[in-house]
Amino acid sequence: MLHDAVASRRVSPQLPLRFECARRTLLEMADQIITRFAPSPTGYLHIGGARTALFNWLFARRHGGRMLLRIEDTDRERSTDAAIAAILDGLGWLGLDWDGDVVYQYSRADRHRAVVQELLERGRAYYCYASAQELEEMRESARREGRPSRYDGRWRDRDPAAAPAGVKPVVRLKAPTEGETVVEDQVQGRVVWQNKELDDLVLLRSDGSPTYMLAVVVDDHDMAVTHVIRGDDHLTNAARQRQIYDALGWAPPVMAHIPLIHGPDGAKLSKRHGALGVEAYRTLGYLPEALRNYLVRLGWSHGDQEIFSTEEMTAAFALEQIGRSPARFDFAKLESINGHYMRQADDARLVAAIKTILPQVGPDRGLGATLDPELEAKLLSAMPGLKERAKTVIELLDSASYLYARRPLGLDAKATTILDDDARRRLALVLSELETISEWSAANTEGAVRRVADAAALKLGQLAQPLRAALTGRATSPGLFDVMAVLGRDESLARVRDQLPA
RNA sequence: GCUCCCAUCGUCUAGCGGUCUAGGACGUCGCCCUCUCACGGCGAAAACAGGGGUUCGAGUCCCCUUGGGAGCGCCA
Repeated sequence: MLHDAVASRRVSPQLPLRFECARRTLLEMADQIITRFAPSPTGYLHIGGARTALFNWLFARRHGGRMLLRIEDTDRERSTDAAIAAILDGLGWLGLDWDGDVVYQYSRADRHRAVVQELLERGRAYYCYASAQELEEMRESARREGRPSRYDGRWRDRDPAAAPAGVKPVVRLKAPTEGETVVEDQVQGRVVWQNKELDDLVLLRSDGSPTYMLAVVVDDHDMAVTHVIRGDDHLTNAARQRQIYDALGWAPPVMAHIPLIHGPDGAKLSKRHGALGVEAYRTLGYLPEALRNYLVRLGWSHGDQEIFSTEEMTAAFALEQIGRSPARFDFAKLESINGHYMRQADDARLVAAIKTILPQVGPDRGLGATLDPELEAKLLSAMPGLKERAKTVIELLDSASYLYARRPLGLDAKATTILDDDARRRLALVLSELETISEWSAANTEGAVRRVADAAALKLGQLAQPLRAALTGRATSPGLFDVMAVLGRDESLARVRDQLPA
């Protein structure tokens, strides 16, 4: 059953009444801006959808308006509860909230049918009995002759009495055949179609269910949506929807079709490079505020500014500044921005971020799905040094491996190179000095190491690198003395002893 | 094939006829800082797709070409 997972959010199917109320309120509020995000629950919330949601959210907030959420689940075959849950979860993680209850498009089917009935009665729509095979032939011959492939309107003015027996008809819009259909788009500008290029689209399927094209128009109208901001893959739909608005005598909302996001290679985003669900970005170690900041700059700009707090982007966001050309998704820049937000993030917050993705990424690293309290405490105290050099939460976790590594430590290639015989002999010198320390602190270990360096006429680095290798098993780490402080006296000394000359 | 949209450094973009010898950011490459790596600082290489117009003047306006993209379903 669809919707069980989110049944509590479900809206009653008897909507007309409720929407009448909404519209009355709209009149009272005069200039209230209402946007909507309308994903179809056939998969996760992908990155393009996330940006569309973000733009709608920003625009509504910018103008003190509301952003509504509508699940376009009229495709009963492909809509799933899991997808709905993933979309809601993704929006939540990104911090994008919506106003009012979630509207499920399918629940509004009766209203959609009623609207079509009205169109039928007013002669703006008609029954069409053309078979799938006829339609296919039309398309083929049109393409063959270099004409636009479209329905030829053969039932447009035909007497319904001529209907073949036993065939359930669809209902088509009686679209204008002359003149032009114009969409004044806030991003794309004025876009014009010759009506002869557009055919009579299907409003109601032969099983009586409403099509997307019809449902969108009716719902946007009933929900009193003032601004439709969506991907420009809908630009041609906008023309057909405009025709429906016209037939209904309704004023269309303001349209803004934003360019799509492409993969790094310029092709359409695929699962291989970026069309991941937003929850995948969470497991990849990105922070939601970083993803938002990255996304908002894809297509939209505000002078030379790159970093925007939520307040800043809300205050500055404007449709006029949205570009018309598609952008490519660039992980390098996302990482850079993520690094920026990581450095700024609260230490405890980052530990929490690690904990949330641990079930997915912990096992691969020899960690469980949860953090034991001792390690959590170490992570927290090492965090200032750790977050300074990590670009993702994953890097954070990996760079902290010395905190959860077991003795004797395995050395990576560079650490092995560092710990040659000379280095190990120097380690012995340092060890004896470190052992004399009574109060184990970063300041005191640093003092000890520097004393040894002075006495032996060595550069600090000649002692620090072997120590680092011994303590962390790697050639890079946070500040050495911070590492020792977090590790504690016993563990630190033991790790050094492990690497002494045989 | 048809319709529509797009075109400034590798990438995201600023530029809304003269202030452009085209600015910023990411990435790349140097140098500095330095116990490593990051961070930070300084510097470098790097773009107006091509061709026609319009104009005193074009990255900015128009047209064409080329190259991308989207749509063309009883999917959304």
